[in-house]
Amino acid sequence: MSTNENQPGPNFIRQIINNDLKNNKNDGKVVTRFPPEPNGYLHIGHAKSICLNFGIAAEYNGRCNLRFDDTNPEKESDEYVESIKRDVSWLGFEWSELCHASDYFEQLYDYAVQLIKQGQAYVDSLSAEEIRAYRGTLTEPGKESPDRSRSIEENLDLFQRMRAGEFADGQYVLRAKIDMASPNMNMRDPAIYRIRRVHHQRTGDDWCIYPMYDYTHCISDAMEGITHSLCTLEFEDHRPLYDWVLDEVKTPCHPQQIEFARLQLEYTIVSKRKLNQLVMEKHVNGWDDPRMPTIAGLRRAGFTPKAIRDFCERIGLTKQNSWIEMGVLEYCIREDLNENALRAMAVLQPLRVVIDNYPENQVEQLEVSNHPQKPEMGKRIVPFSKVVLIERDDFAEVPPPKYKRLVEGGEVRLRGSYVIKCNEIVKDADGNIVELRCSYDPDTLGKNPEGRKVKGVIHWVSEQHSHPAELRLYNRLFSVPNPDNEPNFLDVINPDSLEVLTDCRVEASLGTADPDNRYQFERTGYFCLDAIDSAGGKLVFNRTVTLRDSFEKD
RNA sequence: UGGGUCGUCGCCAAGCGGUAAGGCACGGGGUUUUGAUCUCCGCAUACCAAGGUUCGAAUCCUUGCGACCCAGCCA
Repeated sequence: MSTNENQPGPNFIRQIINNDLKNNKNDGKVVTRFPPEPNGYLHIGHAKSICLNFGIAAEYNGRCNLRFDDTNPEKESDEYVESIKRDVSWLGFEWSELCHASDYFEQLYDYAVQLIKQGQAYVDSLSAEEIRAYRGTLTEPGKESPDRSRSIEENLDLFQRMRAGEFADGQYVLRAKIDMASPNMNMRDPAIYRIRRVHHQRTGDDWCIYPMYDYTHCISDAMEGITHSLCTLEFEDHRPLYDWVLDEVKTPCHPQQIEFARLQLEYTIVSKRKLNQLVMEKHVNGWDDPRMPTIAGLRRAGFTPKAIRDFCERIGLTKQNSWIEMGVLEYCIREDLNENALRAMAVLQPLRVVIDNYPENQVEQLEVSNHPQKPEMGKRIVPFSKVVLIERDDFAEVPPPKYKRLVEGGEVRLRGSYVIKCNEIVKDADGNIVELRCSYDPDTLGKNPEGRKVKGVIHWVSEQHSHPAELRLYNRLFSVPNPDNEPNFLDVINPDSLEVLTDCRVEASLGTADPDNRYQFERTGYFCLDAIDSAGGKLVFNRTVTLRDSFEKD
């Protein structure tokens, strides 16, 4: 049993916080935030950040805000806002406050005016291309813009008129006056406001100028009293700017930005652009396609919040760029589902078995436990009759070495039922096996046969009592560990990422399967009812993950 | 080649000068009416490399080497 959720290991961020607490920094408070931009669906990489920020806050009796970093209305929408709130809640977290960077637009504007007054920001009329050219390169310093020496009065006037909508989009930009020769590109007079006549999902048309990330994020953190601003490694170079802004506008508090390595999971991509492309070009069936690494996709596939949280704790937290193997995620979901999923039987590719010595119209209501190790999970009734269906794979005319399922003349246990023996193979004109004629040993219900041992146990359903169902077998979406490395990631989409089986039969009890339940279809994997596509009485199950399989095949 | 960051087992990851935790994966044994679960055992004389300091170095110093990030009016 996992103790991970209860006894988290040490990591460098917890060490920093412990140290801050020891020195009574921030009056012993811990306040974090999860700051997504509402321009896409949350994915497994965000889950790492969510678990970190909300987890840290909970652990230290602190607070964690959900803050939408909504400073670029061109890409943002309310649909994303809603999906993000849903996903964070589903993962099991409650935000202390729901915030928006757009709530701070007025304050942000005032601080910008202050910077101008301090001679630390100026309105630049250079075009985007010119600014790029003036910025210099990684090894050469940049050149100062001619507008850098504009007077404070003129800057104030121009910035006020930018806000008033007197200029065209892109005509002017407000820049911080820092150092065009800085070896850190972010400090070469970064733009902090641009003119953009775009309708904002929250502020409507109130603004035609929008603040940039670097300027907005640190001030938003300060306004919320964030103590530890956790972000990913690529923002390391931005920290001097983060600190510069807060120092210069003189916010009442100064949060500490700490960077950690983002999650990289083998066989998946998390680029919003590419995820969007998969959806738009219909390589998958929507943002919640079970093959997607989105929270919505994982949810629809049958993943549990607990398993995802456990995963995020297990993978650790460092500043090292690293790749997590799929096996870790699979282990986490199997661990949870093994413990909590109800057992049931489903036959994916049915093979008819007629039990010749079983009475024609007899039906036995067998009682089978819902979990072999947890009697408290109860029992269910599984009807048994003369004709049952077994998995085609569980019979072999020419068995491979070590095969312990059904063979001609051999015996096998029908799980929770009797031992049967295969007496005859019935084939059609083309030589395909159409059914097996078997006999059962009436003295093997709930006990082992006398004088011989039957090693194999296979699953089955009663033909007349089972329900037809569609099973969707999902596999990894990509066939290489790092699709981002490919010239075109679409070329490495796994052609077998989805296998739809339409002739499956599931046991009687699954006729009333609950979409909130998780099931282990014994010997085949963990499944859940697809609530959306099962509407109208059809039974559609999604495979969350296979069972571990240590049977070595050649 | 300017700046920033990082190198401990196949993959993660502890370690913070006192003689290499743990997890996943993998290999093997046992239990089992799921080839599942459970359980037991094995799995780095060695920490990117080379020097140095020290009674003692993965931990300190020096010099190399390798990887990642940065030149959006994106976040």
